[in-house]
Amino acid sequence: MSVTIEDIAKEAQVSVATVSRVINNSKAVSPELKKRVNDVIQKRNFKPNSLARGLITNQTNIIGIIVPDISNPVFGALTRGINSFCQQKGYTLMVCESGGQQEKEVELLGVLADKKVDGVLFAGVDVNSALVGEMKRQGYPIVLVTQEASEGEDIIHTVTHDNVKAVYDAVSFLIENGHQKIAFIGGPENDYSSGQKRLKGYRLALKEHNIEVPVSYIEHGNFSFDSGYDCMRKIYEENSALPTAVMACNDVMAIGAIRFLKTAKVSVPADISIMGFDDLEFGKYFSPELTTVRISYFDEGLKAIKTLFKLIHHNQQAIPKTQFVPHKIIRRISVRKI
Amino acid sequence: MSVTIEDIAKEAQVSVATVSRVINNSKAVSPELKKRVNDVIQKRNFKPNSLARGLITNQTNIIGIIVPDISNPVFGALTRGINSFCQQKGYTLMVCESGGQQEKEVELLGVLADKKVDGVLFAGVDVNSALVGEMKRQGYPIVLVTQEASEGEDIIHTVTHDNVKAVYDAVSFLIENGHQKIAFIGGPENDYSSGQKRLKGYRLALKEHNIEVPVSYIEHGNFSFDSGYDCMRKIYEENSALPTAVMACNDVMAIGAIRFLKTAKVSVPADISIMGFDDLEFGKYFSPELTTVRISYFDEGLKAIKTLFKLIHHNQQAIPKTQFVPHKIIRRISVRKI
DNA sequence: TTGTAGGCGTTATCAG
DNA sequence: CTGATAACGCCTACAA
Repeated sequence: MSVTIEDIAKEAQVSVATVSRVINNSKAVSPELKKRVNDVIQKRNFKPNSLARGLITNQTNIIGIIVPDISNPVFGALTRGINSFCQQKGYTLMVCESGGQQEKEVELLGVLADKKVDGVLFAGVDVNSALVGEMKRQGYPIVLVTQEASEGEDIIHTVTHDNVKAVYDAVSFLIENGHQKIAFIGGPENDYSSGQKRLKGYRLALKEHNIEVPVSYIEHGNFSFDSGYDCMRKIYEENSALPTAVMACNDVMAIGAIRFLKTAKVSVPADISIMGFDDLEFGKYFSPELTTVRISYFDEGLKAIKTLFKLIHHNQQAIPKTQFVPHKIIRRISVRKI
Repeated sequence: MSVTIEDIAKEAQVSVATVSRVINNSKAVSPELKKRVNDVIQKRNFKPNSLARGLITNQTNIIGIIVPDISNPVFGALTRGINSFCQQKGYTLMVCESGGQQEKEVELLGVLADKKVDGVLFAGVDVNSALVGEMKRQGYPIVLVTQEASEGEDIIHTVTHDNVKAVYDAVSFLIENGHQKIAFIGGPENDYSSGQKRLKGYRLALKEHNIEVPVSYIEHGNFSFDSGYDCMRKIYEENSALPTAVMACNDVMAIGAIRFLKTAKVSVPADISIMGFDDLEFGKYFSPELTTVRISYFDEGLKAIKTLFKLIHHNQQAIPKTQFVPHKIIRRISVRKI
């Protein structure tokens, strides 16, 4: 058994209440008693039991986070951003993985409630009404990161990046560089933020420049290398008029696409330019180095946790329902001017 | 306030003890009462407060893990392996990042004690006597993952891969493929497991084949792309007799090395073969695809958490102090036979 | 098989 | 400023 507040009180010859006060700095305690208590605490290496404490204060200093897959660099960076803030605030992070499965997500929402976390950060794929309902009935504040709710975007606080605008900017960049025949390798169609929204940004940019494109220019992958490869292959095979540029909706698919082109003896960027998305670290290790749109997932995590803290501490100032972290086009080699 | 065991008891017209019994299946309860209680629990969506429970049972079903950086794919995979097991056992994971700083590591060890975790998994860099001492004085079981303690390897249970043997095998593989002039790009010299041990494996293999190598063939990086690049540059510049192969101690440095060689117009693998270490996912996306030694960090995490569970539950069977996860040479393109 | 009551380690509310 | 003492929500002897 570890040492309790009572042991300290006894040894310092004061009441437990006094000990509690010096621990929490909650009320004035005479300097001499304070010193006496602190000395004993020091000596006995006393640490208050956070369970007992949580039981009564109703807060645990634990933040929960639900991500599809922690080994995915995107969520790794996100988590690191979150953690950096938590650590400095004396909070600790409970990480849960959903595998992207909705029922698992629901379950985890409950698990975190069990653990009495003070709040949770949720990074899912499709935040639909079922999920939103589940979130509402938990007792804790929650903020979405990385994607907005498909079921009405003003229901839950969310921190993400502007997917429409980001892809719009990326495609505009391609257009500015002389490209007109621009193909698109997107995410799953049921992925609200990273799928549908990015497609929307693509369409918007084309429309604005009165560019029309055959349907065979648009393919949907699942963000994996292989799917990028396959999508590129389809585009290649189904179009006699090849595109001069491809907007791939993440770096991994972009690299898969480049790989296919390499096997097809199509040179990047000489023949076809490729634009990625995310700006993962290894994008610049490749050759050709990947031109891409950078999303700082670290910053996104940071902003999300800050928002969650405001919610937790009932910060008065109005908190916008959805906040964006800026994106940025990173010019490297895989896109060229024509 | 959420619903308590007392509310349930009242509504089901039984005592709290009975409710507790059906929750925990701890003692026989007549079927009818059981049903009545369960119905109410269901209806009221009751979840026992894990703080209160932990306070008395002295266990939280929380496992702590300390890693240098969660956004590093190696620790991401490790964590995923750990989490996969925890989830199925109803445990939850608390992730802490140390940034590789020793004082932070010590602090985190304490934080996790505060949180009353049932055990912790520790992935550090240099587990020296100070750290070991700190570990011993915490109340929880602990197992090292990824590297052994530099301060005596039989002090703390550890699950890792055999760094000496792995590099020994990799270098032997190079030798079998006709290479004799083999350079080495290693980790930091103060890194016990991933630095010193891998170097040892390299030396062992060379010695066994009576191969001597100039000191200028050996460089120490820090596992980053840039350091791989720099080390390769030094080797290139300081040796008129270039090596025909280089053993890089992780994939990222291997890729950095390849990048340098590309700028120096040295072809891989035609002129120089490169061997990596880790087998990160993106190693096979590169060209040339990386030949490397695969360590399954997922499996390593899994084995570590299983070991920790044995410790936690005082499993009788003897648990070996240090366990290895197998490694495997993955033949791809970056190494060729000469 | 069921219920009563004490206690886990803190904090918070009162008096003093 | 300090000290009893009642919660917090649950588990577990002990009794019935």
